[in-house]
Amino acid sequence: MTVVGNMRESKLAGVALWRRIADEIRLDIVGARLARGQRLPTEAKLAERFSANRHTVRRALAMLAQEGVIRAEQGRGVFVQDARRVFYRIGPRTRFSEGIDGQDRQVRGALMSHAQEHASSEVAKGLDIKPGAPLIRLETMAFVDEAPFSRSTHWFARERFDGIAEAYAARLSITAALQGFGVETYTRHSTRITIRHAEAEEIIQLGLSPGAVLLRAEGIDIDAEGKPIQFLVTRFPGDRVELLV
Amino acid sequence: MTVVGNMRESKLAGVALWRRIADEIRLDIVGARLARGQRLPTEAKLAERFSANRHTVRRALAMLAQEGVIRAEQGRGVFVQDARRVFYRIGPRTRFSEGIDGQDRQVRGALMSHAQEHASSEVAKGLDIKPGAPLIRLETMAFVDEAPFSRSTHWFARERFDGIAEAYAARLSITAALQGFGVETYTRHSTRITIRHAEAEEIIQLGLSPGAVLLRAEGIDIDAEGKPIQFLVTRFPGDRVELLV
DNA sequence: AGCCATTTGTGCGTATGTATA
DNA sequence: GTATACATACGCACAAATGGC
Repeated sequence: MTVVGNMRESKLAGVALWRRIADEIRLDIVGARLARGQRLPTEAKLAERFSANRHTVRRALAMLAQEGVIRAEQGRGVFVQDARRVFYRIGPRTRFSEGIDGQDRQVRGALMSHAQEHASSEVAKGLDIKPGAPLIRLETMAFVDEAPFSRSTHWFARERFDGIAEAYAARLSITAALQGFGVETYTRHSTRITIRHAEAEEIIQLGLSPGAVLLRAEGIDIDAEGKPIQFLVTRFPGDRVELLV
Repeated sequence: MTVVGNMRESKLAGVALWRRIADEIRLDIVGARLARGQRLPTEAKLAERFSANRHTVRRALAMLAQEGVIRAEQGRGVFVQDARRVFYRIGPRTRFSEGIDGQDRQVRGALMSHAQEHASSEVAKGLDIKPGAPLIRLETMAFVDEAPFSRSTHWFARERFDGIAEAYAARLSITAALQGFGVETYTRHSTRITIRHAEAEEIIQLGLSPGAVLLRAEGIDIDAEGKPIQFLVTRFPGDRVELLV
């Protein structure tokens, strides 16, 4: 475990000490892949390690307990509750449910809303259509082990995929929905990965705490002929996911 | 531009309002790729947009000015100083300098330190060698337009690449250094991408502010025969980089 | 049972940081 | 710049639960 220098030096950072301690402990737990049930150092030891007051450490632990990462038992100690990151595979053949497979996890999709709209210049460029062309936008969520795992926005050209919202709602799978439109297979053409902070709505939907960091993946899927099918943006909670390229 | 709901609701988040405002403005600038020299809304307008006091907005702007993202001119306004994200390409053929090319950027590498050590179980697994086998570890940095852009740690099996630290120091290129060992070409076997918070040392080396978020890419390079050559971990400042897969 | 050390949970006082008006 | 309210962080003390002797 790496000890952060003098955490008190950075009071002017705008990030509370208890929050930075929580982030670091979470990293130790999730990053080191500690087993469920394993015991953490005592509050006193953690306080010493971070050169902080025990109250401050307790504030950090309270947050992690709230997140379900740890569980405290009076007189016994603090124990790891859920440690694993979810792996998500990105490659030429990127499918949501397949990306999670082999991890003994339960995956579920949900359609939050859908709308008809017109292509912005960015989406138009990605889908290789004219700006302003009619689109269908799907807002979806995925749950892993019943916990919110990702929020995605999908854009499809309406000319070719009119009715895809209903198809997705019925099957809760993009792959299955696309097969209804004659797309037997598709491949991931490109993916752009960035980081940003969660906005208010995302904090609520993904069950995060304010200031949480998201991993954002923006991708374009193409069919067998190389024609763009889908432009999508997926946001993952930064501390729950590991992308495998 | 997206407005965060009621930012005042999250006082218990452990992240100061001025910090969240700074993060959001930075995102608008960097993410929306505003042009250098473009003017930001007045402090009064920003205060209204974030439902915050002008003092609080000024605090946020002070941080961004400190980072070099914006520049305030008395009586004229606040202007974008440096806006673009650096794109970094990850694929079968991942080379550092090539990853940045075509972006009109100046790239420079540096060797911070090197050491001999023995393989941890994780590195051993990645390099397909025995745990405890002798290794050479390189700690490098890369600068883009003279600003710190990434911190990497490279591991090579000492048996095959003894002297690679000196070779790297002479050429400041992993690709060139490897050619001295008869490796004409190599490919990226796998990459794992995660997020974490910067530690004290990384904050100093990369010129970040406390609480900054890093994008961490862990990769394995293999030679033409499929034998692992290099195990490496690269940390990028989250708000300066965009990974293209 | 009792006793004790360990560990988490709770309360209070104080100083400083954050945000508003 | 000043005044006010709340959040953060610290320090000390003590209560409550656990487990070993």
